[in-house]
Amino acid sequence: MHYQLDTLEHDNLGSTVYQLLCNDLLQGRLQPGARLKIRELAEQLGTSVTPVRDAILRLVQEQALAMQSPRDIRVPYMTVERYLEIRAIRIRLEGLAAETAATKAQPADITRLEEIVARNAVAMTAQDIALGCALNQQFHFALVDIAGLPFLHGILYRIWLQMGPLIAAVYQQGGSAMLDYHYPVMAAMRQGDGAAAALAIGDDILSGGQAILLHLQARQSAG
Amino acid sequence: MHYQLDTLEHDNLGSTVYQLLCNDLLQGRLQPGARLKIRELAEQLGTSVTPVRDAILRLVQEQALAMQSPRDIRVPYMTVERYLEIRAIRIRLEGLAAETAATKAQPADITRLEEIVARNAVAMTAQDIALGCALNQQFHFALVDIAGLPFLHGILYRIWLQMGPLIAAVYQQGGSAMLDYHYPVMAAMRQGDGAAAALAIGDDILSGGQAILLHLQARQSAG
DNA sequence: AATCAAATTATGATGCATCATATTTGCTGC
DNA sequence: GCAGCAAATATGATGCATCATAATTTGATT
Repeated sequence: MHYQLDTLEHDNLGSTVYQLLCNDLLQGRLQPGARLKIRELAEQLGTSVTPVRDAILRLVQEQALAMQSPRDIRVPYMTVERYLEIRAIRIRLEGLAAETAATKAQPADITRLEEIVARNAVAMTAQDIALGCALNQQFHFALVDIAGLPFLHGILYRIWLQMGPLIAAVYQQGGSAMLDYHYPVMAAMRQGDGAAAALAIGDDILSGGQAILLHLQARQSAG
Repeated sequence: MHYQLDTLEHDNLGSTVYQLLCNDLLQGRLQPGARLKIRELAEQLGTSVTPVRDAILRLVQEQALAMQSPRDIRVPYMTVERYLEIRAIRIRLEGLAAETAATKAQPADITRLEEIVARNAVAMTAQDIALGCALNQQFHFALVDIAGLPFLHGILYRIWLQMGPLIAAVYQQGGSAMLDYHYPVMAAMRQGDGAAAALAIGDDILSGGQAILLHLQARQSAG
């Protein structure tokens, strides 16, 4: 894994490292069980340990990373119980986002969503799983942005941070029913039907995530 | 404000300082607009700046504190827009908690809730606003715990962290309709009626929080 | 060759020195 | 007396030395 800090510019180094690690989690470059070492990362990034420690502590706090023992920082494994809880929360929160977005969407917003869906369809036929995952995520967060709920965006971002390693791990094994459930959402959005949009995004989370749940249950019963 | 670290024991100093600052926010000892200085806090606590910096960065990240300029860390003011967004999120999430809690509550759980409500009634008649706020918070989080949703607990804790300074500021001016709306929640809990519990907690958040919204609107129009 | 203990190494925690810069203070000259 | 610039101060950011301890290696003993 290679990094380069020069291009990105943020308020402070710690935030930059934080963003880098977030992207690694969301895009599956950090797999569940992977261990992170502060000094090692600092050397790779060409900084001191301080900003790296800042970033890692922030991720540990929001449980995107876990300190198994005081000296052992790892990407945590998802449990079935945790996934079910996260799923219930997502249905409520992303339902709120979809409902609000449907009632506030401008034509330009609809167009933007359609573009994401269209590009996702292309990625699926091209078997580009990584791009498909990224566009799936873009779709969900576009709804939050159209709804104009920045605080909700932050909450959901932290939730997705925990699902990132899992989703990447599952979908690299094949599943691709990620896109189908977005079409009913689009239909509801075009009609400005908030209740229908909320139901559709709930169905996406439940049905589209079925593969994830099966994967977790298989792993947990196997050990 | 005086602190003492000796009694509490955590995994590391940064977490201890974090918890102290959280309590200060939740109990209104840190008012909106208050400025925090790393060195000053470190001296008060008898530690170096490192753990204090850790704690403050964590709070800044979750927006319980805000860095207005690179050298200026303050307790942020709530805006009306932000409060309305948080309120909508709370109705969804605390509704989920109440619904789940109502279907899972054991007799001992009901008793525990009744005790909190009873002590809150005593605090109200005694005009003890601080205790009333604390018990109000305990009631809401007891629902989450009874529901057995630890991940949701973390999300809601961070949300309450942002409301803490505001609630304390409003209720110190008098309002005390904080408790009335808990009785319908209790009624639904006793009947194991999840849907009714969710509606009742939503009503508590909307109606019980009316004073907060009025306070914010008055401040925002005044400047 | 196996085992256990001592030494070494690895690693996060903590403290602190220094830097860069924003703010405040104070002096100089008009 | 006031405008404006300079020095001093304050403060978060960064780097790094050191500490405590857990993991690993090594080596002596049986």
